[in-house]
Amino acid sequence: MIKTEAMSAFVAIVESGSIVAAAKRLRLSKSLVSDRLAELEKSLGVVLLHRTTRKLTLTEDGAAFLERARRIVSEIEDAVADISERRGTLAGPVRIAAPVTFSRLHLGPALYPFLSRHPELKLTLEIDDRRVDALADGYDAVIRHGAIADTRLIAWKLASSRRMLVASADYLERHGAPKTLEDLGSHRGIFYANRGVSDWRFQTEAGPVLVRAKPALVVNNGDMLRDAAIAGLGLTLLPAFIAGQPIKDGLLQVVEMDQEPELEFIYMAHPQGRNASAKLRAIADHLRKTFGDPPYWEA
Amino acid sequence: MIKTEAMSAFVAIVESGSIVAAAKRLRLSKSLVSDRLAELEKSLGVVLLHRTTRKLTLTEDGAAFLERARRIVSEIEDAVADISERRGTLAGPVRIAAPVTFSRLHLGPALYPFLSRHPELKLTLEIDDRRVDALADGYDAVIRHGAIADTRLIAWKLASSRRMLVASADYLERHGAPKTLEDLGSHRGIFYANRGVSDWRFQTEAGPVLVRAKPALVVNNGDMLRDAAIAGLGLTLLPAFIAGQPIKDGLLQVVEMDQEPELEFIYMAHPQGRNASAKLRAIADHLRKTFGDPPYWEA
DNA sequence: GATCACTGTTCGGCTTTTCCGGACGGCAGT
DNA sequence: ACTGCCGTCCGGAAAAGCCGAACAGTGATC
Repeated sequence: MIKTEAMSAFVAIVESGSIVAAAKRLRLSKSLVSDRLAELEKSLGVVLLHRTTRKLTLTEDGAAFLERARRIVSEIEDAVADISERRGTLAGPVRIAAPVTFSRLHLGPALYPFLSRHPELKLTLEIDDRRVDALADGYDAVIRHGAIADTRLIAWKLASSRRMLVASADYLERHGAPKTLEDLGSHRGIFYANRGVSDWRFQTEAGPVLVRAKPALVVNNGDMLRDAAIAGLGLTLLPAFIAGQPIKDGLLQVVEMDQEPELEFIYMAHPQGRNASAKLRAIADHLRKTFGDPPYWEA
Repeated sequence: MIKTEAMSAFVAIVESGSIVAAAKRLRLSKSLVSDRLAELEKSLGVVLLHRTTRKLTLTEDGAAFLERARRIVSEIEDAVADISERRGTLAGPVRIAAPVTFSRLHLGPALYPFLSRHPELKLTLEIDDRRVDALADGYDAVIRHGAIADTRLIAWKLASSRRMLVASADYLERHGAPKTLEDLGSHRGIFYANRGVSDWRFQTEAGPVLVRAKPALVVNNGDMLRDAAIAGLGLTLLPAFIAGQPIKDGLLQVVEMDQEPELEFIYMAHPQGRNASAKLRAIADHLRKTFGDPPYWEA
């Protein structure tokens, strides 16, 4: 009999366009994925994919089988999801990617009691600020701060995220506090960058505007952003979940302007239909409840 | 991921009512079937079947999963059948059960050229007059002479089968030839029996009637039926496919009566939906064509 | 009411499959 | 010609598949 692994390998290969991409998504070695495809073709007695090392193209048989295989795979996923639903307890593996600073400060503390309440849940957290490709890299979900471009994913809001312009008391004393967006041009700024530098976006009556200060530092890590601001390097735009504590401790001061920074959200995104499991929903619900609205770090 | 073998084992267990029956149908050891079920339950984290050594009962989860598993399994079968269809050549295993005498005289000779034309076909013929249970014993099809009682099977007619009352010239000389059904009561008869003795059924205006002669011999083998008639033991009712040659050779004579024996058919029956494959259809088509209508042995 | 036939599970063992990393050969674009 | 990738092939180690036999529990039977 034909195996489910072989079918899901086949649809993964077709959907991701190559064997190595499918292997990455499925977290298997490419040799295994190649073998599975070969085995499937052998047991069907048909060539599914015509392979030139540079490109894969479906044969007619392959296209016909793809349709059926896709439905079968998704029905299998539905079936196990249904059973998981019926069984009260959450169990099994979940892989989530999340950004560094938010995870350390809020995601982890929110998750730990949830995990000890569900001992059969096997959560793998991949902490990395790089924008991972949830689908290609085989994550069940990614948590991100800010909009998610990938239209193949569906995104759930976990919490709103107010951002605030901050600086050390020392810096403001030396350079004065800006009052308007125009003032910012003469200040030094500390910018977060991941792929390309991110500008500061403010809300105005005429819609959002981008403004910049003279870059004193560009860095791809939220903790260092905060630390640099505390060290008096310049202004920076920090989410409340980072800035909250140092403000309370008197290490940073909020700079009140005539305009508010644009509102952001923290999202959880997952591949469409792909196992939007009870597990994931429970985790999202728990996080929403724990964070609150407005989130506790903005209170 | 959940395996197809496990799902098909599960539906086989439910449908056949026990693990050993399922093992027989799937031609696997009962220990393996038991293991598969256990593994499936473990990977779903749910009890599918509540087991008391004497009886299996579906749990609610089991009933819910059964529905889905059944559909999945049948869709998988459809998918491979579809691919087999598209691929011109017939390939893979087929298991057919067939009766002894018919197989030796006609089925085998009809099949051999077909098999050499399809070298990738792996046919297993189980020659046995016992009425096997196609579904429970895991046959793809059974070939039978006469009606098939099992309503779970769907039956295709392969050929009509005229039967004739015959005896040796010697016997008829000694006892005279019967002319009417009433005459038969004073004759000796040779009967075919498999489970219980089979009567002779004749066609009349008032519908079919059962008649019997005094049993000289009851035997469950067509060849011996013929041989006993040739030896002059009595009258017997033989299908034309058996009686044809000895009549031609002058070893048996047809006894013409006022009524005709009931018409029978040779059937090929297979479990509903279960892989009513291109293979099976091709075999049936070939047999129908080879036998002809009326079949060559009645010409 | 003990026996008996039959069920499902467990165990030891052998074989086959699974799975990976690394090596290999082929394809396109610099 | 060189250089990235890509898909396949190739050991070898780990895991599973698979079976027969032995075991333990259940109902029906004598």
